[in-house]
Amino acid sequence: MPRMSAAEKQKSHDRILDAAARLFRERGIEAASIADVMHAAGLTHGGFYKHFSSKQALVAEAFRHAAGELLSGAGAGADAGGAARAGAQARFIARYLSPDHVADTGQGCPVAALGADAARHGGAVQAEASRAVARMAAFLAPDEPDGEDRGLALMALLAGTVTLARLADTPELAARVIAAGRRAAGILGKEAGEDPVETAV
Amino acid sequence: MPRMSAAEKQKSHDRILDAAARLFRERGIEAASIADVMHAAGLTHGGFYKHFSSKQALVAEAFRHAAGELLSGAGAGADAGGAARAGAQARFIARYLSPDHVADTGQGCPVAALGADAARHGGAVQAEASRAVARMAAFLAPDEPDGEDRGLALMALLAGTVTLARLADTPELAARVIAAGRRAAGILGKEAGEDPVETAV
DNA sequence: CAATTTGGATGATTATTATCATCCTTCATT
DNA sequence: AATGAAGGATGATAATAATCATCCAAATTG
Repeated sequence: MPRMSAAEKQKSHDRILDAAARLFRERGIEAASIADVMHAAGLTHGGFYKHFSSKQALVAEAFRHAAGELLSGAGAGADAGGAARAGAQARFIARYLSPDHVADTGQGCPVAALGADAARHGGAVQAEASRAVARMAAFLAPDEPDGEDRGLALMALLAGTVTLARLADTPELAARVIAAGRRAAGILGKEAGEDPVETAV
Repeated sequence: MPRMSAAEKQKSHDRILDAAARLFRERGIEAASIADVMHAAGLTHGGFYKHFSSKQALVAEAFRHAAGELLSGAGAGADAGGAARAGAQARFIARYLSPDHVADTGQGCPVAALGADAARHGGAVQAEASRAVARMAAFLAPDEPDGEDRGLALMALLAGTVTLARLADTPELAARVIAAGRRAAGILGKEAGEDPVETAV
């Protein structure tokens, strides 16, 4: 229909990105088509290439978008040190290892939802995924000598726990997976000097 | 061409299953077509439905097949108790968290390669994945009161670590992820009374 | 206000897909 | 040897995919 202002175009762009980030996480990269994404954004498929050069480019941007939202959402106090930082980390972990996060794949962590897929896609998609992991691990890292590695292990535990919980056949198994993941995160945190999950409650 | 004996048909069936288990892990479920699988098994696409009722059925069986191979491969001493069991667990963990496993997606753990996909597919695929997780967690569980939950958390850490390592953009990051995962597995094991990774070396 | 630009829609194209119908060939059985 | 059963090949079908060419209408620019 219309030619829209630059601000309107940006709005369309953001709607496409939001829809893509949600659909890719919900259905997987291959199972969500460009037409699906555009329809979810309230547009038709043909205009897509006015916004993105290819589906791969969209996937990469959508991954970055999702990771950014996840980190900014829980990032209050992240830059601080000491107790404020530990509190932000604990809150992040508590929310990550929650039934809500397990149920809401479409709005959840893209690493848990698309990590294995991104590893196969290579190129820009894998690059964005790798960057997201590095940023999340840095956020989770305690103020310690080998804090970065501790953050990586924590990140692996979080993503793995949510993936297994989503896999679970029964709500009981899913709940047990989450509880076990929380306890393990507490142990890993305690070894680092404090217990992120317990102190969050 | 031929009409083959029952044993020959079983051979074809197994070849299809092997090829499927490998291709699905390597490329993902959607990206590996039935024609690809049959071609990799040395057959043409048309005969597929003489062996499996649908692609979903093949995926489910292939997942079970892959999980079975993984567990039987490292299962020597799994049924025993005490030191023999702990040794089998430690060897499993050491092999799981190795660069070889990270590199060889096609022969590796199906939970790490296809877990997120299986959660989305639902039905028989998810059921097989869930059963695989339960079996692997039971194998990893220490002889303790809350050993089962410990096994689940360990399984989550293992799968998450391999996924992140495969995601990693650079070999350096991948190596750091594996090292961090190994250390974390050691910590979780120590809390359970022993250190599975260290005692494996 | 006229001209140009450009988001977005419509529709085509080419490729690939899962699934199935049909046929051929050979093994097992009589 | 003749017959029937069935594994596998060939080819068709129908749906869906990503990508692109073309067109339309409005908004910005002059």
